[in-house]
Amino acid sequence: MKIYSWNVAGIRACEKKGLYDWYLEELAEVYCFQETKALPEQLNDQLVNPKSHSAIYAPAVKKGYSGVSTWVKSGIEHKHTIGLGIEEFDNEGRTIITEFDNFFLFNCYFPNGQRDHARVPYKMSYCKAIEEKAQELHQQFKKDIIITGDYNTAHHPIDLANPKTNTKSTGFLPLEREWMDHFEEIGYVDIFRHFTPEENGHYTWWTYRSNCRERNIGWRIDYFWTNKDMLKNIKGCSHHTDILGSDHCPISLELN
DNA sequence: TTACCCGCAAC
DNA sequence: CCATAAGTGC
DNA sequence: GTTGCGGGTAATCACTTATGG
Repeated sequence: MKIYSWNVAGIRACEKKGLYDWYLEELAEVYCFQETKALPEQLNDQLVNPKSHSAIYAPAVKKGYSGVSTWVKSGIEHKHTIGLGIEEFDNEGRTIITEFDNFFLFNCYFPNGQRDHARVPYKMSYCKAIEEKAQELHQQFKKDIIITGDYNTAHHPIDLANPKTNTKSTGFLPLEREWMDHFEEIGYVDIFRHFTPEENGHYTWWTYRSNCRERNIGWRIDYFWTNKDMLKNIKGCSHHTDILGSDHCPISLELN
């Protein structure tokens, strides 16, 4: 089973740049998209009813802003929950939780802290809410947990090209990084880093400015995290840096 | 966000 | 219909 | 001298909605 996650930075624009063709080539079991920036009624039919999948959308109340969508291949038993049951987060279309036979899949768009750090507290409370929901579902249903999406945080200096000049930028603030430390301490694993330890230059986002993607000046802010016990079922995790269409690249997780 | 320039300290 | 401005991203 | 770091400023790309004519 293969799961993709991709921050598309506007699913309509990304469609024009080949998202649906890429989907048809892959036809993986699951796709998690973030920053769809659209209401379902604004979309072409193929994005609402993709050929081989059922798609669910969690748009933000505010038009053209945020939003996530999860696509599951026809025939795979599953059940969706939109949002966390917390209004301030659900208003912004940040979360879809999908339950499968053996695990829960969280598709998350973690908030941006904003340049002036105004939304850092909001971001931190979203982190906490996701963490609590994951623990709750894990303990209640005894199923594994996969949390993917755009975390908007680089964990360690090797996770971004310019760690020194960004210690005061949201995405690499001590507070944001500490939450990831904590998340690790309570038993969750950053899957890409697990398979590719201590190797720098692996990013999932590059600013459009200054040809940063070509020069690989980027950040690793999109992840798959799972509970530790799930590791034995995981074959690998990849970054698909050759897939264009957004300022993020798709990432994938392969399960047994 | 990165790129660039400036001043200052360290060697 | 096209051009432009403004908000957001980070 | 030159190297390196910190601080400050300048210039930057794209998606979306709304507005104007």
